[in-house]
Amino acid sequence: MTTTESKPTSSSPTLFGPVPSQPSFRELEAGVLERWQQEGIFERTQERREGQPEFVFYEGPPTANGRPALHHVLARSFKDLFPRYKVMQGYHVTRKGGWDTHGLPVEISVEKKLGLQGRNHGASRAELEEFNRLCRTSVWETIQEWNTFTERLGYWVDLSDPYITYQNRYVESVWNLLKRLHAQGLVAQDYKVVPLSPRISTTLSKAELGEVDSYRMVDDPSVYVRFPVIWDTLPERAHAALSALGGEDRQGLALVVWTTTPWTLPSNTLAAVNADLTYVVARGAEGGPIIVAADAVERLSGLHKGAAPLEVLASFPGRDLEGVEYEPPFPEVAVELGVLKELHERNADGRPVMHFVTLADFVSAADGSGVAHEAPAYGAEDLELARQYGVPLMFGVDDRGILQVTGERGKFFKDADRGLVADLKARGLMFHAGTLRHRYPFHDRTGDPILYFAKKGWYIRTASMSGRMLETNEAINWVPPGIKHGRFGNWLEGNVDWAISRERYWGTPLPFWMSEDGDLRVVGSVAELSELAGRDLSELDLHRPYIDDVTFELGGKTYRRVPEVLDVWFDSGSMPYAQWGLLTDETGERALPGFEANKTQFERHFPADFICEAIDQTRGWFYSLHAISTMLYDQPAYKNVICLGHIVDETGAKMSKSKGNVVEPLPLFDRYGADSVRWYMFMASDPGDQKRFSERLVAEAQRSYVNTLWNVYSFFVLYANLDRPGLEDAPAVSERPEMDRWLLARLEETVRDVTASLDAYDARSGGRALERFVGELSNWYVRRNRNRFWGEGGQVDLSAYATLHEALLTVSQLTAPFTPFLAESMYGNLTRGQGAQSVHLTRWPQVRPERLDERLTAEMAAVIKVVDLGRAVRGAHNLKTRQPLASATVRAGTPELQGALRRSQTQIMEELNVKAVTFLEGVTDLVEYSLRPNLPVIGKVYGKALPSVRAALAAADAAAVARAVQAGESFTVEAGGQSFELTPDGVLVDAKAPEGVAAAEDAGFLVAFDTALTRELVQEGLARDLVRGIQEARKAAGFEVQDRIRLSLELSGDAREAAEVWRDFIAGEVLAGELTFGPGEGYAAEVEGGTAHLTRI
RNA sequence: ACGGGAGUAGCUCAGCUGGUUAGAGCGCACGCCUGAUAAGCGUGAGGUCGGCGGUUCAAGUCCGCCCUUCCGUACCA
Repeated sequence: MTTTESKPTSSSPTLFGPVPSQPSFRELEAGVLERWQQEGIFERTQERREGQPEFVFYEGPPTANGRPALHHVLARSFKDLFPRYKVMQGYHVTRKGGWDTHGLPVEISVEKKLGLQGRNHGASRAELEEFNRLCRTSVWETIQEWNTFTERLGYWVDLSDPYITYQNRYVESVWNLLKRLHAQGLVAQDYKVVPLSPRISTTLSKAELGEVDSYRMVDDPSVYVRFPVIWDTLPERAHAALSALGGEDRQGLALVVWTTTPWTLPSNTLAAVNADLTYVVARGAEGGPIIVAADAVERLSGLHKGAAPLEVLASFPGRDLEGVEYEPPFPEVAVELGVLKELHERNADGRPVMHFVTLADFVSAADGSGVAHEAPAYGAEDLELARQYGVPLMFGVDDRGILQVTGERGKFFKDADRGLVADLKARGLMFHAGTLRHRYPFHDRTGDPILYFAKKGWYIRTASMSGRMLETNEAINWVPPGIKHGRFGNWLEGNVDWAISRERYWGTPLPFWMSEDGDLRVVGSVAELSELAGRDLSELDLHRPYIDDVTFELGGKTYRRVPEVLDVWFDSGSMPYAQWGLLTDETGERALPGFEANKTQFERHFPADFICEAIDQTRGWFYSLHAISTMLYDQPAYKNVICLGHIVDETGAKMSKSKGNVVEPLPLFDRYGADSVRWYMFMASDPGDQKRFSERLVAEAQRSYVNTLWNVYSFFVLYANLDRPGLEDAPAVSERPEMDRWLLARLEETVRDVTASLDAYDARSGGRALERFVGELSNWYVRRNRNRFWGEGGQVDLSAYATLHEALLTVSQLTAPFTPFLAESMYGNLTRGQGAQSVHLTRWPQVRPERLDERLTAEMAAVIKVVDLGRAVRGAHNLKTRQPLASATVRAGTPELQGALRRSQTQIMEELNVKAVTFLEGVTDLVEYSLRPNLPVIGKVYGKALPSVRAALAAADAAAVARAVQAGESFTVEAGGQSFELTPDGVLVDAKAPEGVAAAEDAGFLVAFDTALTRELVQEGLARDLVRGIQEARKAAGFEVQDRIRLSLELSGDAREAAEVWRDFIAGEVLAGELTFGPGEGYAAEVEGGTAHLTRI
């Protein structure tokens, strides 16, 4: 393939580079890539638009050490489309690449290499140094693959100067953001419940915890424990609810809580009920009355076999119980652990510190008693609740799973259950003790049960920003729109504080330095740190372990860095700022000295006009970008976002290495071309929907669009190079035939539609408009006008050539953002090097309203309709198109379109191969009519009377109504004594051709054929059969289309006769310079009625 | 389990605010066309619109419940 590279010269024998009918897209794309590279086209698209308005695009950084996969093709196709489009629209687009380089995936891959899985490898400084060194290099192991992939797809992004999250400049900028957040009071240290593998006390990531595999069915205790209510301090509301109880009942009254983890009972700090559930006081055979959910009464009654059912004494909503204090099951623990000075200690405002009833939505009566025991140190929901009520944590079990309190102290948590239950029984606090079979997670490697444990960590107070984030979200255009208030909006609404710290090694170190007494100093730049440390740190690697060496004295206290590193999502969410190395003062208003230019760059590129990633980023990058920008700039970080669905395999299963159904992108590009793969990505489904991928669909994308366009292009070049049309001398558009003006009107509509779609970030609609146009171009314009390109006898149809040339050239521009290689190749050749250096440097076509012609396009649509209908009739009645028929009768739905059909009579005759067309006015006996109500019109008018109208229509004289409708007159129908006057638009007239009549009607159009064959018609049909046979033989013989031949026809019977009658016609059609009858020489082929012999002359 | 998508022909997908006989492409069968030709076009078969119930003159479309599947969050007394 050399079409694009070869520069036509004045001495070139052809005007256009030759275009093979079946190109190798792999070679074509390789050629285009090479030219882009050599001529620096991508760079030129940036230079050329310097000083133009900026269209701001953000590259969401892939994790560098992963491998490029099919979903990256999807995202990168879209990420490429809109910037290309905007550049053609005249915008400047900075397309800075970026890499996400920190975090667990990198650590895990290095751990695997070192065989360190699950071990605490940060133990020594030397180990950590080596580990992080390996992380830093391992990040780039697949970089070459990424670069190849990115280039091959045609994704234009500047990979020469990407932002890299581990670089000092980036890290420092992230520090600066954290300092600003801290200045706003948004950074805090708090507890977070994490899954631990006890004994080794290692926090497990979600990946390590596995999905389902690590859950096992186990038998655990299921115990119902009494928490005696303290009557003296009963809040007013509860007092009122319980007022019905007598003195004796008040004595023994207790909440009954349910738990499957008795080992958490010593750490109990709260009980929880659901405000909206009904609770009751109930009395059983033994012990005092109990408080449980009404819906749990039956279940609890069933626990004690043989005992009388519980008797309900009072009932009230759960919210009445808020604040009720109780005796904890292990009262001495709180004081022993030093959490309370004394049991039932109170805050300054008189409220108890702990051990009271709270309200929580998550409590249900579906299991247990409807009263939940809360040990916030060992459960995420519990912790959240404790936070809400400002209650401190109690750690009865340490992070190695060892019980620290009670008579069971020293035991492993799961082993302590039995003793604790026995203790409670002995003290009369056990309402019931049983077992429950349920799922519980285990750590695969150690085999230990997982311990959920509250560890201290660093937070950003995003929960308090939830409202504001929802407001700034309003300004974002989400594609698909449902995400805005659905997935993303819900996420923002239920937003909790952002846990930004990780007890890991390879990450942005938190810039938090603390003194022994807990004073926090957040450092916002290397310069600041240098000053504090009293030495120049500008050359220091900001990662661990080096950064941990930096300490400083302040006010007589020594400050050391906290050990944690930063959540990688904060890294990537910082890219609008950190990609430019933004450093500012705490307010964000002034750049730090020396960083003014960085701030200018940032301001020019904030917020983004467009970002695009897959849907899982709603909780990832979409969120981190949004949260940080809302907190720091009180506005969204992006204005438009396309949220892509995932790609699954043909059967709907997720693609994964273990299933072996992963599709490699590069071989796909080689087989079908990157353009076809891109086209598939844009067109396969709504971008937000999931795509079931199959290679067949890429092949189909190629056939239906890329190949069709290529065929037309190839057709044009083939004949243009024979005819050498002087395109610049073509007649003005208004002087051209209707057919040409029609095509240009459709082209203009296509420009309009594609532009509108892309402006709305709707790639698919734009693609559809293009596909439709290319289809019409190929299947109507070119097919109808083929002979205008044959330039017989030196006559060149400049109008046809100029029209087709312009259509192809404009399509090359419209398709450029979608299929950049094909577009480039076509454009370069069609302009013969006289146009712009690249199609991607051209200006996007403007709509020329004067060329739009709705009347013309509607009329042509009518002609196409009639031809399609006619062909359908021929098909249905086995009347092959090659056989001429005497006449066709046609009718259009409206008088205007009827006029259009008259004007296009010749076209219709040719397409339908008939000798005459007659035009039918009004209703005809050729078809049978039936009537249907036009429901959208009359439904609203008649409503419940509709069934009667239906009946009336069914009973009416269909032909008579049809006549009225045709004439545009109202008519009356009757049924059951009622009569209805209907307007013509109130009824739909259907027509059906009777058996044996070759006719069809659809949407008001009708086509019927006179099927009687005369001897002449049969002869002509035979002649055309012969022509076709000979044409096929020409091709089989390997002749070129313009070759002239010597032809001998050895025929018998009717065929011989027909050939003699149509001799000149046949000779002309097959370019036979000599035509003889009888035996001959050269290539022989079977044709209708005999044999043809062909020789090239 | 909860939240959000999705479920329409063998496959991939359209079907707007409820309204005409539910459509397209691929695949299949049959046929056509051919100076684009290892292309192109037409016709046909193929559908309980995931299921059940409801609202309505009218439901693929609205409501409720259920099932399947994907994504996310969680694993909770």
